[in-house]
Amino acid sequence: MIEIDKYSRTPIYEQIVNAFEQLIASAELKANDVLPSVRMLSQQLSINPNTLQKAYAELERKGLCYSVPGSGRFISDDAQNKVFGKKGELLQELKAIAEELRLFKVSLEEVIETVRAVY
Amino acid sequence: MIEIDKYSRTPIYEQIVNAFEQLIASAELKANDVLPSVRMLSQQLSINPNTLQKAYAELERKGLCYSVPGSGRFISDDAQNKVFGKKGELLQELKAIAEELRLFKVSLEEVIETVRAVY
Amino acid sequence: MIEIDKYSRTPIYEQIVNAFEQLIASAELKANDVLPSVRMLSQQLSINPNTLQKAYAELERKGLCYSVPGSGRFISDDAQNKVFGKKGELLQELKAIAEELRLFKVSLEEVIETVRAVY
Amino acid sequence: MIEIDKYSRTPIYEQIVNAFEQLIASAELKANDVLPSVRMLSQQLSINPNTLQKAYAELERKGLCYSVPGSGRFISDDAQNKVFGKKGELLQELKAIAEELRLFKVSLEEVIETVRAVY
DNA sequence: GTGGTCTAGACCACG
DNA sequence: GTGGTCTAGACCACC
Repeated sequence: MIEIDKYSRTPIYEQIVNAFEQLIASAELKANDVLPSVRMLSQQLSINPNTLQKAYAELERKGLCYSVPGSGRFISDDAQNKVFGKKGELLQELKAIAEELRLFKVSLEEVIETVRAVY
Repeated sequence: MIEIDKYSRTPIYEQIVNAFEQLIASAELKANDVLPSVRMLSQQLSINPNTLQKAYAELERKGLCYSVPGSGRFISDDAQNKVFGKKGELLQELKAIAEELRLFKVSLEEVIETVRAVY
Repeated sequence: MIEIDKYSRTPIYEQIVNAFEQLIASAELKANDVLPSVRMLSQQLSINPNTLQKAYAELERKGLCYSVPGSGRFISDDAQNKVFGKKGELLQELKAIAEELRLFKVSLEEVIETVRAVY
Repeated sequence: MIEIDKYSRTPIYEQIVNAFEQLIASAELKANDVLPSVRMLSQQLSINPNTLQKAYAELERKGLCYSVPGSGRFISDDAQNKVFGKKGELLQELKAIAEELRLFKVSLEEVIETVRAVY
């Protein structure tokens, strides 16, 4: 369900946040779905529970989930709306990369072709 | 000539490496051109000489320049060839972003339009 | 475990790199063994943490170890294979010295005797 | 006659000193032979005259040559004797290399064979 | 003037 | 606790 690269430069907790945002975006996680418990998921991913805790706290801060003490943690009603705010950031990154590619004199055609290949 | 964002997440020394790679790619720096001295450029960018030293060491490691102690630092003969190896990495990044955008259900048209705007 | 000569012409960080390469070569350090932390070892050798950091970065660059930020630094799986590539370099140096000795009209017997004394 | 590697880690002036020591050792330069003038040789090697000056000063300091103002610079009578003092240093280096090779588990036979190939 | 190395000490993010 | 980065300032050898 979620894959972690321990050796990546992007922090583990951020990888987790990204993963959940994608799951929400692709509607694999819907409003009021329950998230895996910290203990279970941290064990399953063999990461430090503190790290997962931090990821969940971040998701909460972003309003993508809420916790019900003694019961669990659930996806917010408006999670999917909020997560699409990330679209802008991604497009921003896309522009940055495209800008660099232009400086490296890569043709527009080649760039578009590369993008099209993914879709 | 070079602009540094002190608060960026990417380390200063890496920003500098990228900047020089671009200057080489765009042929603003050619083989055997002399690079600005450590002291001068570090002062001009108001960063620590050590930080710049680290950036220059990295460029050297990549074979993009060579240093002649007591004399200066110069662009390698084959710097431009080497730097174009970076094109592949950038296209790789592009694919990763495009992949994410697809997961966020951004239409292919919108992505291409964004790219085209940069060129 | 490691000995540093502060006054040697070869930089401290390079002495450290060499020391670790030998420890790997002699299998005193094996794959996935943890390296001493920057703080601890720098204190023990009474050198600056930055200097040790530089040595460790070099080992990493050579693919002899990898770091997991917040966790530690570990010997690579294929470290021992890589380090044996150094054998060739050493034999190269040996030839250079022998060549010089020949120019100085040192007899082959004396050279061989000197070598044999070390083994 | 003399070859310089501008990019070597050993300083240029030291390369020159070494070169002359070898020429003396191999008797290509004998007592009272004249050395090339600073201006001529520095031009021929396309190095800075100051650098050559420093090399000559070093040779003089070692008693391998003497200068006669207005006339030139000449090899000392006992230059060849003195230069053979370097034999000890070279044997020292040889031992250091052999020691390292032993740590890298290179067999004595292979080491001796490598040495023999040079002679 | 140049590059190379080192020390001392600080701050940050991560686990 | 860990590694990563940065600053400030020093010293050296070399050209």
